[in-house]
Amino acid sequence: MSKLSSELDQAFRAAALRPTAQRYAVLEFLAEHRVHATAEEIFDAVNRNDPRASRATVYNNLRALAKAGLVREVMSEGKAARFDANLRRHHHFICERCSAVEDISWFDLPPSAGRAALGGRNVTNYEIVFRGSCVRCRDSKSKQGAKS
Amino acid sequence: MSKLSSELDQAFRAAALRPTAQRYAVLEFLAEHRVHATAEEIFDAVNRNDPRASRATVYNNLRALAKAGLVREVMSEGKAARFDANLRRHHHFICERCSAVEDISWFDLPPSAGRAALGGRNVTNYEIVFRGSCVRCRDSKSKQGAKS
DNA sequence: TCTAAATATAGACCGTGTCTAAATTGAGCT
DNA sequence: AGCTCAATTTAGACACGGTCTATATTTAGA
Ligand SMILES: [Mn+2]
Ligand SMILES: [Mn+2]
Ligand SMILES: [Zn+2]
Ligand SMILES: [Zn+2]
Repeated sequence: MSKLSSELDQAFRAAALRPTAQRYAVLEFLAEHRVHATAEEIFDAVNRNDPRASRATVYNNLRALAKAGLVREVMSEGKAARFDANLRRHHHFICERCSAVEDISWFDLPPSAGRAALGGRNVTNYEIVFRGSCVRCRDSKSKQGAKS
Repeated sequence: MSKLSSELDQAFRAAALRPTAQRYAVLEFLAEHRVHATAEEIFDAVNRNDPRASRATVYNNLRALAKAGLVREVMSEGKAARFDANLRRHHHFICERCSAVEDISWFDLPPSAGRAALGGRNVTNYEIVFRGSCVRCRDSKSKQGAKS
């Protein structure tokens, strides 16, 4: 029993979610590939190995996992939602050339920042979204962004 | 000739976009209603008065205006894209109860912030997305968020 | 006024995501 | 192991946001 698999099992138990093979495969993919995958990418990946999962099941599980807090839906540029199994608080970087979404480890805003600008709003959370060129794209001249 | 209309005309001329009635109506709506409207909301608003514009035209113009830099597509929660005619650099606040998207006037991150966390990435821009309750929702007890 | 390029339009089409209804599976019980 | 029932899976229909195509109209400019 691998470390990951026992961690996932425990997460399922804590969330009162049955550890089905399909659900396991979805969460495992997100845990192992921290690239903020879309539902379609997860669907493809899961169906490359066994067990297979239908499109509906991938969506169902992403919703269930999100509700249970084991996965987050992250804001993204395109129309397709992206999912994140990194539960630690963090910022994001979006590469404008290859569209990669990368994690930026957390740091707080200085406590005074934006105090006036925020007016009477009750802020419970925030995130910084950085944009620019990722390391691979920065080093390549191509117009298309570095390839995978 | 109103101040707004001459400003818009000038913007069109500078962007080498023909000032058609439909295009004018789309940009005018965004300039006057700074609520980060969706394409559908703009379509509805424009078709309440003259001139009318087809759905395709609204989308075409939003793309053209975005390419010309007269409008920005802003990240949003739902599946529908939201557009912003506020060209000044600013942050955003998203109300988690009523889904309103509000502008937060710009302030810089302290220059040292996140230096290490950003690694070798070439950051050309950033934005802070705050979440919580807007002023209207903060004051109301309702589960649904304050009404429009 | 004449012409060429830009724009507008209706409707087909596509990708992303949700829903429905029926089949399967899993957990608790005996 | 069998029984039972709720959770889950599944295929396919459906809904929505958005794009594309083909054609008609408008605009800028000569
Ligand atoms: Mn992330
Ligand atoms: Mn804005
Ligand atoms: Zn990149
Ligand atoms: Zn609100």
